[in-house]
Amino acid sequence: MRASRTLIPTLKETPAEAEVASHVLLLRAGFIRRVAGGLYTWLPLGLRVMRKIEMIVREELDRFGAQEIQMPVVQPAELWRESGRWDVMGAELLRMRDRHERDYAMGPTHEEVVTDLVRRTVDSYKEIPLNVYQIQTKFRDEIRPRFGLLRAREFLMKDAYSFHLGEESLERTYRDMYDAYTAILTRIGVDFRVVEADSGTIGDGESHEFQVLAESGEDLMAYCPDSGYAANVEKAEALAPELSDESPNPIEKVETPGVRTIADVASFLGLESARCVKTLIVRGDQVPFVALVLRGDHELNETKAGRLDAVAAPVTFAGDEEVRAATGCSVGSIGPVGLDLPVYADRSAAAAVNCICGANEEGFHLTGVNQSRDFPDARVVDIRNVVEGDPSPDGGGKLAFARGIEVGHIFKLGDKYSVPMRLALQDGAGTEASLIMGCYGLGISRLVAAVAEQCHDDNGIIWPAPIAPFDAHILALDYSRSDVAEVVESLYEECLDAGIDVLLDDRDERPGVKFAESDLLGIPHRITVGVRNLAKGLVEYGRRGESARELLAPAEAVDRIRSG
RNA sequence: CGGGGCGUAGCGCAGUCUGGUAGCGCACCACACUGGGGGUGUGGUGGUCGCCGGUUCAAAUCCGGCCGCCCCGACCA
Repeated sequence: MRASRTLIPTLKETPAEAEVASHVLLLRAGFIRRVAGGLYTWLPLGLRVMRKIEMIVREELDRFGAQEIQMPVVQPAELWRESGRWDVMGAELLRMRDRHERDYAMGPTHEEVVTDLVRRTVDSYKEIPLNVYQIQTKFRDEIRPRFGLLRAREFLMKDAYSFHLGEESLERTYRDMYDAYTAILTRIGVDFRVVEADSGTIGDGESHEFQVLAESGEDLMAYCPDSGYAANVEKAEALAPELSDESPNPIEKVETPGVRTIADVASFLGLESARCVKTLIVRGDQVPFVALVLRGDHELNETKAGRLDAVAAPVTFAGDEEVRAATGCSVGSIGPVGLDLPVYADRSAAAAVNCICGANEEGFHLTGVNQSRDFPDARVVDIRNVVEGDPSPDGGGKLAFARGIEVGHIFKLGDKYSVPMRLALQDGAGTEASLIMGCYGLGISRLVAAVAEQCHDDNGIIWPAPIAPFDAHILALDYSRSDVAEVVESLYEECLDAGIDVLLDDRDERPGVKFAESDLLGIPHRITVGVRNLAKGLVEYGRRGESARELLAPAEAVDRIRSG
């Protein structure tokens, strides 16, 4: 392609709308433009990157026996009513109505459509297992789209669905997809980590996330360098601490005027926050409110708490007035001792010896509190976030943290869709059974941004070669001179003949502009042709992200690019 | 939806407090110089100051309403 005739609207300055590196750079390099919140137009270079990722995804999935299909973006409401999600899904599901007043949804995912497909087309267990996928635009009306492509409302996703009779078959395909995702991300050349995950509202079986490592990532992962354990912090189990041999003191009520927060209590009594216990009031599932007890230095894990039967999911905190009505005092003075609510104590809070908590009386706290003696009815559960240095749940060592961007997520769905949508087949013995399913998502457009987020420097993006918009960038520094133009044109032709994707900067711009923009675009190989070196019959070769430059004869350029 | 910030030329911003001729840098157009890291000079083009309404002799500026964007929280590929 010729830069002079390609739409590459680069920006010298950082647009005010962008905050994170990938968003800034993709905008500045002219890969994307925003249309409205969470909606983007893909310009030629951005689209090339996305297409290259798609091709890698197709090759790897096809290798593992998945078959590409294409389902509609617009889906009839009946299917969603059948699965029950028409009512369960909130505003995230964009709904619309056609001229006949029929309801539709803009597809945020395709479990319903694909389940309907399989129930209508597959009539024998002999056609199972089946694994189909599509690469398609999805729409989710996100509460807050942000970070450019990283959380867009409309995005390109590869979604695959597998169908099985029997856990063993599902397990095999699940492992295949795990391997396929690993192969895809490895080929792309991005640093990633696979972590155990909570399956959220989508399924209730095993689940793994594929996280691209990036400081700006929204996800926190806990991993153990010794044992290889890795999980999203949402999921990572916090083990019960070792029992202390400290002997319990008698409980005592102390006056704590105006002391409300954990930090206040700790400093007022001259103790660490780990000695304090906090009590959070959340909505219950059967009863109006439930109390959750955590150590003062720990954070509530809302995913874990939401999974408790007694707690209404998603976790919702009681308001100040509700707390007063339920406990008789304000938020800052509640404690688990003598509290007339179901109490769930985190393992660490339950193991804490002689701790401090609110006395359920304005302006008073209790000291010397011990769960087994003082609030023995509490159920002891794991509801906190792990922290760095916690023991790894597999017993292997200590947990460390890393941040990541979730680009892929694979789930075992079980019969969550096949039962309500009545997808069943007779097995070889003539017994009818519901099929079980797996589903496997990979955010293609998010991957573009995740790679940019991980692979860049101050000057621009540094694309890994397999997904770069072009393999090579030829900079013609003095294109108006016929001797330069001649060499450049024949180099360009040679590259094309050799199957090298090449962008030729044939514009009448100053060298500084060409170099700066070339860095911004991040194409791996660069050939610079200018009068100075050409007088000696040489051109310059360099790689994006490396400072080394080599001089070589134009005839050697194609080989140099090929050899990397 | 709750909290915070912002909306002035294509982009980045000043001007708003204290009402009175709409500005700067970049980009763009023309010319000249320059030609290996976003160069210099001269001359130009480009604005319903987010929208609607109000106050006022006079509104980018004050008041009210609405819309949009960004950041922090809940959601997720």
